[in-house]
This record gives sequence, C-alpha cells and structure tokens, in this order.
Amino acid sequence: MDWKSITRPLALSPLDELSRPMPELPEVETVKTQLSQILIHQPVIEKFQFNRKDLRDPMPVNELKKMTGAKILEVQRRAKYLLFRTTKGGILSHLGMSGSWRVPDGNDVRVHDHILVHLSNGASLVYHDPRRFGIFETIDLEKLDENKRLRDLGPEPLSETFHADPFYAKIKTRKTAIKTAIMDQKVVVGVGNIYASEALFLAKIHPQKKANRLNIKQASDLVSAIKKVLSRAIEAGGSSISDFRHTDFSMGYFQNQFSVYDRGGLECVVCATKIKTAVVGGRSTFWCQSCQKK
DNA sequence: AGACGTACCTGACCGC
DNA sequence: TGCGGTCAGGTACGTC
Repeated sequence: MDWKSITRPLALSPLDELSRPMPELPEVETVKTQLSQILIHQPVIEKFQFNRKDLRDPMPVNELKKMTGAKILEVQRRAKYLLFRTTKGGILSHLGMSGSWRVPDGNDVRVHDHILVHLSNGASLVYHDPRRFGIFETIDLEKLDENKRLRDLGPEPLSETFHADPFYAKIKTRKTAIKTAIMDQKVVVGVGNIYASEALFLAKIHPQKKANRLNIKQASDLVSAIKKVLSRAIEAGGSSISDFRHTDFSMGYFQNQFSVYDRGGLECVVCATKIKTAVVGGRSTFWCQSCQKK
C-alpha cells in the first residue's frame, strides 16, 4: 500500500480532530494509532512552525528546530505521553487537557494552533491546544529512563507488570483515598479522573475507601477493572477509526458509555440508586452508594 | 515519604 | 446582552 492510498481516506477534514477533550490513556493510544498511520512511511520533518513558544512550559524551540531534516521512525506511547522517535533524537509530547493533533485540510488554521510540522509526504501535523497544558519538547532517546517526566512512572495498566501483587504491596501503605491512589502515576499510569471513577464502579469499591483498607481480593478486582475499562475505551476508539468513513470525532471522547462519570443525580445503571458526587483529592468524583462499598 | 493544597489556562456554563 | 464567577482537568511544585 502506497502513501496515497492510505492518506486519501485518512485525509482528515477540518472537523476531524485526532483527539478529543481531556485525553486519558485510551485517547492517547488512539491518537498514537492514528499518527502511526499518517507516519507509516517515515516522512522527513521539513519544517517546524511555532506560533508561540510556550505551552504550559517554554518549548525548547531552538533544539526542536535542529531536528528539521530528521526522519520520523515511529510514534510510541508511555503513560499519556507520546514519543516521536526520529533519526535526530526524540520528541516527547503530552496532550495535557485540551491538546489534539490533526492533519489540516489545505491552509486551515485556527486559533490555538500552536505547532505546525510540515512533512516530506506533503502532509502537515498541527498541534492544537486551547488550554496549553500540553508538552512538546526534545528528549534523549538513549536516556529515556533518566528523563524527569518518565523516570518515576509506574507500570503500564495494560501490561503484565501491572497485576494484583505489586499493586497491593504499593497501596497497602497508602492512607489516601483509593481513587487518589490509582490516579497517582507512580502507582499505575494512565488512569485519569474519568476512568478512575469508572474502574472503581466496576470493581464495586467506594472511591473514598482508604487505599490501605483494601484486601488482596479487592486490589485484584480493581486491577482487573482498570484493565477492563481502559481496554474497552481503546476498543471503542479503535473501532471508531477503523472505519474512517463513519468516524465522528465531533462526538468527542467515549462518554456515551460512562457508568458513573458525570452522571451525578442520575440512576445507577445497575441498581437505579441515584449516583453520588463529591470532590475527592480535589477532583470531581462519582459513585453509586449502593453498589460501591467503603 | 507521603499527604495535601494550589497554580497553570481557556472555554463553557450559570445566575443575575 | 453582558458580565462576573465557577468549574473542568494532568502535572508540577511548595509546604508541612
């Protein structure tokens, strides 16, 4: 399959964003898959265009521009970070809360388009991020494990390194709410505010239960639940892009299938009890008082 | 060490 | 219609 035969269907219209609001691990995984398809023939970076020099932090614009001429070899994901591996080093990127990548149609430029990457295959990638919580910076590919942003990250939730025993060992000393614990990227990566509520609902554990009060069975159930909600969301994202003709990016997120998140006051999908909501660890939290035990 | 609070940022939404 | 206030979230950092 040559480049044109796959770009045509993938040539995204202006409304076809490569990401949705509030990206968590499944969304980032989906973005990675989409970017990989666009970068499948390893195009060269012909030009960077920075419409501003800072996102949350200042971008190393000069270092990044030195990567002009590099061939993009691969895009990978670690936690919610995207890693572009190129022949001139790495680029580490994070979507923050409102970041997205898209392939613009012609000269379609919008407010909050901060970075344009012009590629040798004729396509451009545009990074769009209204809230500018994102990250885009160079990274030493030889020393990924020493990188400040990556070195303390916990296990990938969908890998075999994330399982009941080490998870239980890690949380049994933690006095904080279990929801706060699973959102701690040192405990497990990729679980943000939305899937934290969803996983706890599936595992029938109250979000305010102290982490050190879970028993091994509950820890094990929670591990399974985290894997399940994230896998399901990835499948939903994957299926939505596998048939690109029916992709509706404007729909945003995978919110149509949430059981508790953002459903405060509505009926529990299992027992019809009204969903409770409160702030836990500074973030909005949703649970069913009847299904989830403290 | 771990727990906790807060800053960062803008758009959407609400009440008046 | 407009305007001010509040909320949303991932990550980093300061403080105790």
